[in-house]
Amino acid sequence: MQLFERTGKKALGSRLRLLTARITDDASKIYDLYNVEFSPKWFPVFFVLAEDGEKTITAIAEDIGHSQPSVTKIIKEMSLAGLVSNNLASIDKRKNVVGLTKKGIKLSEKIKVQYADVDAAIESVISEATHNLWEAMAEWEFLLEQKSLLKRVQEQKKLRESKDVQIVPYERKYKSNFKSLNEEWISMYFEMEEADHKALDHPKEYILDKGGKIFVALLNKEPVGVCALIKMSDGNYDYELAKMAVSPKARGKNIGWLLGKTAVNAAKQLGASKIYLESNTVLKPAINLYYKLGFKKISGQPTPYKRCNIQMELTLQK
Amino acid sequence: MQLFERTGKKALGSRLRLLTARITDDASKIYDLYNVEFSPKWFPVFFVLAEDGEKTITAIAEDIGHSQPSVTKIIKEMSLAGLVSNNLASIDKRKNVVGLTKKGIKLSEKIKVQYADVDAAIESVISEATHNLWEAMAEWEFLLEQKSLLKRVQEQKKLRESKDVQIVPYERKYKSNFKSLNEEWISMYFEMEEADHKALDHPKEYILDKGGKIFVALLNKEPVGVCALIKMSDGNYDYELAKMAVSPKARGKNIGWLLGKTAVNAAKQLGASKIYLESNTVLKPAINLYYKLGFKKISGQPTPYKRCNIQMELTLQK
DNA sequence: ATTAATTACATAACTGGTTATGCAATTTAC
DNA sequence: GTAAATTGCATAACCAGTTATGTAATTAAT
Repeated sequence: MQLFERTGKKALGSRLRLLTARITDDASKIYDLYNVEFSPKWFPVFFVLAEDGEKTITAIAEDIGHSQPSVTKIIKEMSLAGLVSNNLASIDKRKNVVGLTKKGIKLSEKIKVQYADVDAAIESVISEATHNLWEAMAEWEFLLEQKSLLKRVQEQKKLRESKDVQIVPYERKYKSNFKSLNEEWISMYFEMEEADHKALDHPKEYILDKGGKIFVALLNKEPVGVCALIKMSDGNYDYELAKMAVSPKARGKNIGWLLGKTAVNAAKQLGASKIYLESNTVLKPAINLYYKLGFKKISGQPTPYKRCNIQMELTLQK
Repeated sequence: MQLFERTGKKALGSRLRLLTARITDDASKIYDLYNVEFSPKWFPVFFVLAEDGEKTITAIAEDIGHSQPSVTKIIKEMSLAGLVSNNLASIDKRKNVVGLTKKGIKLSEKIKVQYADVDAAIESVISEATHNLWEAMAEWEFLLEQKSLLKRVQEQKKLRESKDVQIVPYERKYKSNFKSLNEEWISMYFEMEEADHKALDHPKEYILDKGGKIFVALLNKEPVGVCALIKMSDGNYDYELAKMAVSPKARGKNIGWLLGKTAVNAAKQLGASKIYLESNTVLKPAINLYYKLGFKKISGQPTPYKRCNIQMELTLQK
């Protein structure tokens, strides 16, 4: 198919569908060739019944990876064709135990020769090809089990978008963003406190002039995240990581991590050996991020914030 | 999927279907992830319109390998979504020329980023696998184009069945088979002649006793084909290949070829240097078989048969 | 010992494709 | 220049699967 050379691999689904149709079309003609009254879609059901004996509808569905209604339909058809018998004796009356009839068993013997021919024919194609389709499919099943295509695309998206994010030092023009981005999440989960107003209304006086730092994350030049490193006078800690905020519309682009990493690196640069932070366990993604940055839970530090119910620290390697 | 380890490659179709379903399921979730109102099945149509501009329904169907009604449906849906416009100006009023709307063109730009992510994700799976699914599919498309799976299975069947065929020398118990198998085809295409009756009613006297041979093809012990080597007194030829017959129910198993080859080998063994035969061009598969055995067309020999309109000979290498 | 939850299945309605068919527009044949 | 054949498309009916839903049978919970 010419088309797929032009589309590239994003058309994988379409290409698979076409190849599948082509092969199942031939499958039904192959049954005709051997004068067997058999529909290709019966194959998986027929196979497990011939191999394993009696089974319930749901058990068959699980074995062959179909939905239960699909098996119900197939069994109905095969029953009409006299290949299986339905509603066999069972203690549990909800269960519909199915098994091959004598005719079915006879067919399963007869059909073996046909299947050997089909196997050989498929083997012939595989041997003529340099890339093994059968093995490739087995690998794809395994790899997609590990991590679905959706998840892989999500990761690609995140990776690409995080490249569009720029972390820059605070400037006066970001003052209103610094406040509004923080106010957004604080008032969503808690309420603004005295200490918040001080820092957010006067970042220069309360953070920068005291030796702290503020970083701003830009997505296409637009500020979408902020984070501050506040100088601490406590003998134990050098800086507090605080006022971390990322706009909801820019979530999922790794921006929190980029801000955090930048702040930690800056602290290291400034000769710090220990960073402190406080947060609340309601903010699960934030806590998660702090763990990823290397922070460990501690307790016992005094705090001016009512909303603080978890404290963490990070020890920096020189 | 555990199942496919048990079934072997004959379940190729089922396995393909399952993998296809898995991938197209994810495809629609991927469009959601990028907030694009788009159905995966639109993709091939959208792609060719974006790349090539305006096209008729049938042209699109050919390009993407779908049926025409499928494209008609897709176009209807996309038109409702405002992505394509329908019934554009055309001199030929039967044609429905379709093109992207402004909205469609805008989407085709926007969607490029998404497709790049998808390509990268698929590439990541391919690079983790040792067998390349994409290339394998391309090869299968090519190889099945050359020779369909059905044809390959047919060949396997023929090969296997020809192994079940046994060619044995004539015995008295095959007398009635020798007659009936020949009578069957002769009276189907022509009518029985004087010379037929002589040879078929008295094979011993008219063929064997004069130094000729008769061979019988057995399929599961049952006689399904015959063929005679009749001693000729003509100075030019040693034997005539005649009375070749294969039962219609045993066609396609190479039996004619096996009988012919056996007869030719026997003649060689008996020291013959030239074999003669007569036939009729209506019997195309037979003529074809004689060519395959090495016979060449000649003319001018006298014949007792009305139905004879072609004569052939085979020169044997000592 | 009831009541609530769960399980096993059948049925209905939908989906993304197919083939079959009919009709109007166009082309070909004479 | 008309009749016959062909082309292009829409529509209908089907196919092999799916999800959603309802119901009877069984199991778990109090």
